[in-house]
Amino acid sequence: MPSLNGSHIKNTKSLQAIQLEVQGRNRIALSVDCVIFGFDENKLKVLLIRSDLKKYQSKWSLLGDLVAENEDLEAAAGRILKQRTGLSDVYLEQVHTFGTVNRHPAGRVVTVAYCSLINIQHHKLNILDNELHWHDVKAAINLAFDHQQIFDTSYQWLQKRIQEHPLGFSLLPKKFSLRDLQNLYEAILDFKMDRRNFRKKFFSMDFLIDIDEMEQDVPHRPGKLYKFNYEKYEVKKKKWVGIDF
Amino acid sequence: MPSLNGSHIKNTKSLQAIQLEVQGRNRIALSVDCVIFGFDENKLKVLLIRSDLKKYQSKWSLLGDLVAENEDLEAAAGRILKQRTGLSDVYLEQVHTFGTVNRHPAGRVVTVAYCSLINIQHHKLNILDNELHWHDVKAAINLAFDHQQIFDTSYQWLQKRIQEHPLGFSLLPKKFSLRDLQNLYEAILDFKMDRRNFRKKFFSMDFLIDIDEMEQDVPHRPGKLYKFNYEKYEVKKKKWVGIDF
DNA sequence: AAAATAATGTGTTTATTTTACACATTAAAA
DNA sequence: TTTTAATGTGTAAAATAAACACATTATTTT
Repeated sequence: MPSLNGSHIKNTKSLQAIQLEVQGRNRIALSVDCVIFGFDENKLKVLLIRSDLKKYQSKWSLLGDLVAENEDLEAAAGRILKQRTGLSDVYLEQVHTFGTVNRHPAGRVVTVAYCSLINIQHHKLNILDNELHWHDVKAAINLAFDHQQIFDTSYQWLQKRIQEHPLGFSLLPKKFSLRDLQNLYEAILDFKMDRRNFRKKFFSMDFLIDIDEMEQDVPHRPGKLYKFNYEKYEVKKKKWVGIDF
Repeated sequence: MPSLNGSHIKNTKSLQAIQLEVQGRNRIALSVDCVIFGFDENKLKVLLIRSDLKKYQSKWSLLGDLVAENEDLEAAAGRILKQRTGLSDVYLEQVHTFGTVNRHPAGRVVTVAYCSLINIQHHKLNILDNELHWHDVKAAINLAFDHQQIFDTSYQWLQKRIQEHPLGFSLLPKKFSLRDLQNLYEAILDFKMDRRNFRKKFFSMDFLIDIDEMEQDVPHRPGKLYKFNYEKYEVKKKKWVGIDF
């Protein structure tokens, strides 16, 4: 029985023998798929592309590509993000790997799903030139391949993750009001929260910096603007055992 | 720019073209590595094998193997488990995928880590015949390849997961005392808990079946034995939004 | 200019959950 | 029979989460 890392049989394999196995057989196409979330008009959005495969014509799919042999997984995801949104240095995290044998019509392709959160105002993607489109997450249905499953998994992952880690700020402008923040949480979690308790909770965490500015051009009493204090968070989170964001 | 799922350029690719890419280039060896946890003598253990690669001689590594081209990822992990422990139908869950370009000395190998929890009494592995060994998790240091990182990630994953899902019961015999259960949680989380509050918490969840039996052959007053009510859990968990186990 | 509107900003009370803590009971061992 | 070492149970205090109402401010309308 072949074994990659070790063996329980007495004549163990040489590195060369393993190299032959690694290089010679059982090689599989590996891709990354990016679930790129954005937040616009108080709706959570996901960036999709129209699939160009006939079988999946008129279906939407996630943005993905094959991983090159000399490319790290996260680098591949970053490359796709840069290519499609023009953005680098964005929030990017691995969610799950999908490897069912027949998941892709072009053959065996195992794909690693990455979740990315971007500020939709920052990016300059040429939506008019191509077949990219920001979908409301509620409209992200009937996707191509197994991308529905990948998307659903990623969205659930996001819903859970945002309650424990401060990643949501990546979806907002640097300066935001507490109403913006609450709208974001309500959009992601899909339920309404009490405004007073929401504010209380975030103030008690003490990671918001009051920048002493007010909203501009709003058709009502302007709210104060805040920034998220990443430095403080980085220091504090190390001391926590169970993060309860 | 090649694209697996879709394209923003006008002349989109045919399925054939993509098939060629998938089959012809960029293929990568894919493995699974199993982090197999057990619980014995009130210690959390992990099953490791002595690495047979010279560079990593005397280092321990996780149990892993290449994924066959026609094999699902989870099936590959199940195969390794069956092969090494004789067990099937065990708790098995994907944790993370590790794909740094130079992580393995035999060439580019991307590996998907799976976490498995088994009842250490049930298995019949031939530890004497081979180089398998149950390590105390605190002694799982200095592993081969990037297996330290994989193990650390998996152990942290387990610590978090066990606080939200009832997977720990896979590590115990079918019938267990509350003391067993608490010992398990304390071993995994690495801190002591209040016995009364621990019991109260589990009773209030109402997933333990009192089977009206007592411990046997213990050198003190025997405690009651319980089973975990998987059926009830399966029904209830679907109604929960945020599981707080 | 005044009134109406629609949002922001704030505190208290209640309920729930978590934590801290002590003693009687039981079976085995001495 | 006594000692020992565990099981089994309840209550009070503290912390957290949930429910809830009104004054304030800037804009818009009249």
